[in-house]
Amino acid sequence: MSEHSHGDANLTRNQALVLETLSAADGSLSAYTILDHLRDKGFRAPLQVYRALDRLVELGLVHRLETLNAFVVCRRSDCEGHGTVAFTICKKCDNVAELTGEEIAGTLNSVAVDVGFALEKSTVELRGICGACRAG
Amino acid sequence: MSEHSHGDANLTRNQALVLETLSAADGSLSAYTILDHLRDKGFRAPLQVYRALDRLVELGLVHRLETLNAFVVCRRSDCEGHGTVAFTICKKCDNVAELTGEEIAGTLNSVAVDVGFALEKSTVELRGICGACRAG
DNA sequence: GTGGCATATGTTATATTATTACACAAACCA
DNA sequence: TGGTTTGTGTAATAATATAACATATGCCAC
Repeated sequence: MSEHSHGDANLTRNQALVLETLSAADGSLSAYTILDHLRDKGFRAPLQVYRALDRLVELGLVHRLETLNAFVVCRRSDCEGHGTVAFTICKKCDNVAELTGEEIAGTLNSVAVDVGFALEKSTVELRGICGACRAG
Repeated sequence: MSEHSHGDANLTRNQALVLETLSAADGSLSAYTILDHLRDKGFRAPLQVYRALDRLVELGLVHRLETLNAFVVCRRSDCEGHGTVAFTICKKCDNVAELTGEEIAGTLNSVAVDVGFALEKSTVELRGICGACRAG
């Protein structure tokens, strides 16, 4: 059985290591940062990280942040299989949060339909200051 | 006076050359592709392109596509000063279109407010198949 | 089991994208 | 004139990502 809520039971060793590294991290990590974290576990080449990340992203356990060229673990309980996701990325503390409402997905879909575009994948990343940083 | 609708009168030579290259292009171009196009105009180093692009993006004449690490010229008439922009990017023909409605910006703003996030910049890029490719 | 296949891995090399650092030149203006 | 800002040119390097190839491992049909 898995010790995580994410069902990483079927993950390979490399995939599990990368997922653990991302889970332990505060915010997002670049592939090369992950590589550095895993050198003492035997990782030697970027490809080991990228291959694991590819699979984890495919499974929905990890998301790629295009504006940062970095990766975050999915913090949602039902992370497998959810479709459109938006992220907030704090400029001050680097915190990354997932926005889950249907509003964004709905709006994007409706706008896409309006222009005759067959939408397959949305990338939505919002830069700004998070609530905690604004308050603190 | 400018020969373009974009008011590139105040652009430097390098900026104008980069903008012309992007304007002449079908879809988006990477910085290094632009560099190759401009070698016979004297361009020798990536930095010449990146510096021009930085300024053009700042002016709103060019947009950066995060999912492609590439750049497109802004096709809107009022391209200077418009805020949130969303793009559709066709997987088949690589066509890039700007979505201009207020709906997306409105939704993103309202969702950000809901979670206490001070939104500064939105990145919205939609991958799929454009109308022309679906029809053809 | 054995052979074949799909999947995962390890490793080297390389491609692609972006920035740092430093020297020089032109425009502007006090 | 001198100083400042802005742009430029160039070389070097950093950061991100993939290609190519060899080997291993698990699975399943036979």
